[in-house]
Amino acid sequence: MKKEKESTIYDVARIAKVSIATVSRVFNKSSLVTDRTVAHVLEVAKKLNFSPSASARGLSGGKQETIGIILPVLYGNLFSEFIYSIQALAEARGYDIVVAGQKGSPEEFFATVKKLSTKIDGLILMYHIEGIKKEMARRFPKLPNIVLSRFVKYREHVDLVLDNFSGAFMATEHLITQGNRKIALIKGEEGNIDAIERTEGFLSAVHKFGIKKTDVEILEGTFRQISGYNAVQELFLKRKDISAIFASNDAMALGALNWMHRYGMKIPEDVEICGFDDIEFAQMTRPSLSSVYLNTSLFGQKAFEMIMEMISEKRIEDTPKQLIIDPELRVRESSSLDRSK
Amino acid sequence: MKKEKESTIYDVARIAKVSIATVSRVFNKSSLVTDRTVAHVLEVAKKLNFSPSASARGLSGGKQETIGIILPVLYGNLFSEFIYSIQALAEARGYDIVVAGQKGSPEEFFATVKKLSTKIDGLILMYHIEGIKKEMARRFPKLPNIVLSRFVKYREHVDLVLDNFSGAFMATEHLITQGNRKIALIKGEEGNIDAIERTEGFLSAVHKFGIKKTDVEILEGTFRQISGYNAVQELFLKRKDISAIFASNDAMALGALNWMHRYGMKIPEDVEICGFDDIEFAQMTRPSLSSVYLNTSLFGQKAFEMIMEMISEKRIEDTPKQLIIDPELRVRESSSLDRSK
DNA sequence: TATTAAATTGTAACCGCTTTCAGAAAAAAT
DNA sequence: ATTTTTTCTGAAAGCGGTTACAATTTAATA
Repeated sequence: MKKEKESTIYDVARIAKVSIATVSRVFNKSSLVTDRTVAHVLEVAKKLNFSPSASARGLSGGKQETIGIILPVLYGNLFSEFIYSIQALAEARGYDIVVAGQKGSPEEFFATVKKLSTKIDGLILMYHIEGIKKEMARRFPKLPNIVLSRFVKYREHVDLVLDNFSGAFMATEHLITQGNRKIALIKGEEGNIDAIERTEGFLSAVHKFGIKKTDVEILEGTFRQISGYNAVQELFLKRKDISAIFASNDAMALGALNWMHRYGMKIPEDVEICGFDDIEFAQMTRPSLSSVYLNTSLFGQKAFEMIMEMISEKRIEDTPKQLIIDPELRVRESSSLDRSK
Repeated sequence: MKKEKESTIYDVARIAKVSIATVSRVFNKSSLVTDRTVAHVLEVAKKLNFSPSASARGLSGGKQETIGIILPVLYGNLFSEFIYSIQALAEARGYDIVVAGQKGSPEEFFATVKKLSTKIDGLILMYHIEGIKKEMARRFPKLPNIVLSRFVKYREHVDLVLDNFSGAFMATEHLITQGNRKIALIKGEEGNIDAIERTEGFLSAVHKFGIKKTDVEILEGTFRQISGYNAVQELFLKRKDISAIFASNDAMALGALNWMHRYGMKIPEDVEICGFDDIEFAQMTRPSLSSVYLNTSLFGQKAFEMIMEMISEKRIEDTPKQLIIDPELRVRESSSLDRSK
């Protein structure tokens, strides 16, 4: 059980009786090496268990074969699905993924980027400030970047948005066109950007259809199931005329459903409800839950394609691409009252 | 809006009128530099927006300040919570995280590690083969590593296990000691290691308490909610004497609950049920769902602490540490039939 | 076959930082 | 004030690649 030493390009060159330049070319798929040489070098390299040093490559101006991802929170479904979809593609192209959390202030944020920038070829980030693309280009003129958002309001400033707002708008519009004129919103966590955007989508729809202020009830929530439960409890204690509820996520919608079941309300007969996220459980509840689906995998794929293109073209843009991924409303039993009966 | 160039240690040295060695020392918190010099260099560095090149550092034998994580699937709750907990700690210590998926064959796996190894200081991995620690030490004598498992059976081969088996054992034992002598298992996804381990935990408990083979029913499942639904349907079509069910995860338990509700069965009066994972919804269902909780965050924290210790001590072990994180049974309404009444 | 063009391969100069070793400066001792 | 220590700083040699440019080999043309 001999200890294998880390072999370098020099070892490979020496054993293969070629120059290090040749070895380097082989590992970079340079076209100007004979097939015979390539085969030979590869063989030796394999025998020596050689793998080029990422550091050395990076240093000498080469690529890092790594892309960075900075998201607001490295947690939950967005994070999980997003990373998953990107990682699969990245791996196929020999790239690694480094993830970082995002700090509050711009200075902290840019410091994080600065530090990361020396080990990546490109960065996918989500950070909301005006003119983020320009600022990135100014501060990191050599670093390809793709700016993400879930906030369609920022569409002009970012490359890719997974449209939260429209999802909420569609859900609300759907509830209204089902015939409901008195409607409630269960908000998401205070300060959370998704929560804000979904609230705006709701309000926008409510406004578009001219629902009266007094027919709209806004309830606080935290995105957690229990807060949906508490919210409807409070709601129906206060008034009983609300016939439709839009919950800012499915967890809260289920919490709400739960309370209504417990107190004998019929869904969708008494109240129609629609959630957001389309989690797996949404299909299994009784009644099944209408929800808005955001294609996070596609979001990841697009982001990756875009960053790879920027990297390969070595063209750092400071004008956002402004691509939008639309949400999808999935209507199920909880909001399908057939009023014609 | 001038373009800022990437400044190097030479620029800082020149402007600060010191040598690059001094600048290097300042950035490495070397004790042998005067406070005055440190302050001065830092000031210049800040003005130049200097940040040491990770590549150059790595190359010259220094640290990468990056740790790698290789998990079976970069998806779902384990991944999400695990990465989240580690990342928070890592960031506080100035480390970045690079994630990679795990391939099937050992050779593919080791190739992945090989490639990653040049850009990390240490690796946290989950991969099940005999003597993995020894093999890692042999192949990567310079790379600190922490081997993870959720399979307590492998405890002797790995550093840290989040004990799946015992969780299933505890849940089953609980159901049995509640007085149930006829019990069913809903298995997880075929081939999935967690599924296997949980099945073994169940069988082990059933065996310990001498439940008769004919009083045990094993049902197929996929970890998805619908499969739990289908499983109980099949079960009760076949026989009606089963009084307790252990579902290999909460999603399936909820699916099962759903079917039983629909067909008028009372939980826990007619059937007691216990799930696994303790997802948030477990507390909110009616009845609330008993479940097994695995502290994934703690798992991450421990793994990180361990790898950091190995890195700082520069001691690559080939003997596993064998630390086990115990599961926690959380009994709720779904398995709390008070039989004394 | 000699000559020239094209295809390969080798040489050597970086890339930006760490670190050993030696020299200079400051502090302590005589 | 001079010598001896102790501290701090600088010079220079790598670390392991990439790549422009030179050298060499092979193919093409006369």
